[in-house]
Amino acid sequence: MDQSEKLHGHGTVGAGSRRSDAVAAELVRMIETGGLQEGERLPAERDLMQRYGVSRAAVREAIVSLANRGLIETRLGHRPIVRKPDYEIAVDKVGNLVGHLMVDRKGVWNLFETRIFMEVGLARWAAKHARRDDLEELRAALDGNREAIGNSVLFDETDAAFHAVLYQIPGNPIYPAIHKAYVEWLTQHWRSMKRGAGIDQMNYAGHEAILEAILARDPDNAEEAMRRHLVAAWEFVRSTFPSDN
Amino acid sequence: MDQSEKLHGHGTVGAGSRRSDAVAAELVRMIETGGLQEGERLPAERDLMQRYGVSRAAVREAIVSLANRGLIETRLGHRPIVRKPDYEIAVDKVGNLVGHLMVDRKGVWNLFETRIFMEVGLARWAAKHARRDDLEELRAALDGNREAIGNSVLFDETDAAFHAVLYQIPGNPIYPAIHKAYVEWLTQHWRSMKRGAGIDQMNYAGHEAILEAILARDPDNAEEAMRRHLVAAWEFVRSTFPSDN
DNA sequence: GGTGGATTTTGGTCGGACCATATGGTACTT
DNA sequence: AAGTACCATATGGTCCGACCAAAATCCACC
Repeated sequence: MDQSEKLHGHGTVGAGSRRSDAVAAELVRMIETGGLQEGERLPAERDLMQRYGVSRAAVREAIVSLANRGLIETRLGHRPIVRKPDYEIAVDKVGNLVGHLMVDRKGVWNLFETRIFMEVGLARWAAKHARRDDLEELRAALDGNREAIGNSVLFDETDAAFHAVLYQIPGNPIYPAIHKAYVEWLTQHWRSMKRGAGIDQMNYAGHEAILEAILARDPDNAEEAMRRHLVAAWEFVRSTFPSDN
Repeated sequence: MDQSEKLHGHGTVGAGSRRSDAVAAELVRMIETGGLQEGERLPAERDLMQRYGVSRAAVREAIVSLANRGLIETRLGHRPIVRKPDYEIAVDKVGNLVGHLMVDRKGVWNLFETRIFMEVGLARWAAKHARRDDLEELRAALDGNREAIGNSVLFDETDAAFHAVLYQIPGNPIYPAIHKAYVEWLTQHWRSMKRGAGIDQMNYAGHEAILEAILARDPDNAEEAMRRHLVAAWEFVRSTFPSDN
């Protein structure tokens, strides 16, 4: 079966499909079936344009499309490079959209609520299934967090790191990707927030309570500690919204 | 402040940025700031090309980009329509990437495991917070499910509907979007799966046990019932994979 | 006032041309 | 001989003008 000659016609399209979409689909197929390996370079635009019998514009639009989906990486003067998307990239791409959904407080709350849901579940999981080295990592992260009290920027980092350990315990690469996304999306909403010194202490205490419950292998307490911690955090995010209707 | 004249130069770009990206960013800004309302039509390509002083190709690539992100909807011969993305579209977009990550059994398992995690949490939530009408909806969904036993396609529908109710109970629009995504992603992997009549009965029994635990306001039992149900379901998905390494 | 065809709009495509950047080879310098 | 500056080539990025096809609009006609 020829894969050229299939898209010919010079501007005369029977169906309502775009040429660039057809080219894009063809390229995707080639990537998925392994014709193009990870890291390999895509054929040149002038190459593809001849191979598929379409104009360069069509090829370019197809390439733009693939690039937007994260399947390839384009640099100027460079042939596009095939990038098999991992979970982080996938979540990243959607993040771009989620930004539009967080314009009002309701949108941010919806997202934050899913975070509470996730982390409550993770806390339960950790309490039930965490291995010894997971617990050690948690403790190390907590120590780092305590030492960062007072240093806002460093505290936020160690804060995120502590939560990150929880996302990593189940061993499913999707969870860390989700955590990364949460941090990116929600950070903008409290980065602008000035806070007193007591806040760090409160947050640290929250982390401590969570770890204690996990160490005690008590899912219910871990859940409750996590929920309290995050609800308190939300109160601050919430306060950054002007109209408190 | 002028928003034209800002992208001029005929092929002479100082930085390594694409013209189309600049145009795309400008359009996004216009949509976000409310300059273009939901449902409104984007200016014509020939309009934008004059307004921003770029070629039509650049405008088109920008439009392709926005369309890929789900911010606009393009039809042939029609001006693009602004579509404020909702959570479903956002999750949908990422779904098309996730498809590439489910080529092997490990990828599918990772995804399925997050589903177990989600639904276990949702079962707990329902047991703790479901209101009376939520419970009635669950029972109605379960009844529909029971009546569909034996009719494979209808059973799958009512099966999904039963789980959908759980996703909808917390009242956060993100959860139903996630459920929709799960159904779309995972369905392909068991649609091809032939099954005996006993399977429906087993799955229905699972749903029944879940609902009973929820009605009894017993989160632990609800969790356990849900986990058993989904782990059993996984055994079937798993069996569809040829190489059982 | 409704209806159907002609006109206008508008997206989709093409082809050729030029510019900007990255790469690699070559000739020149040291 | 080694290093460097420079030029040719490959390749992506952009522009222009044109044409086609589908949708939208207008208008004459009934």
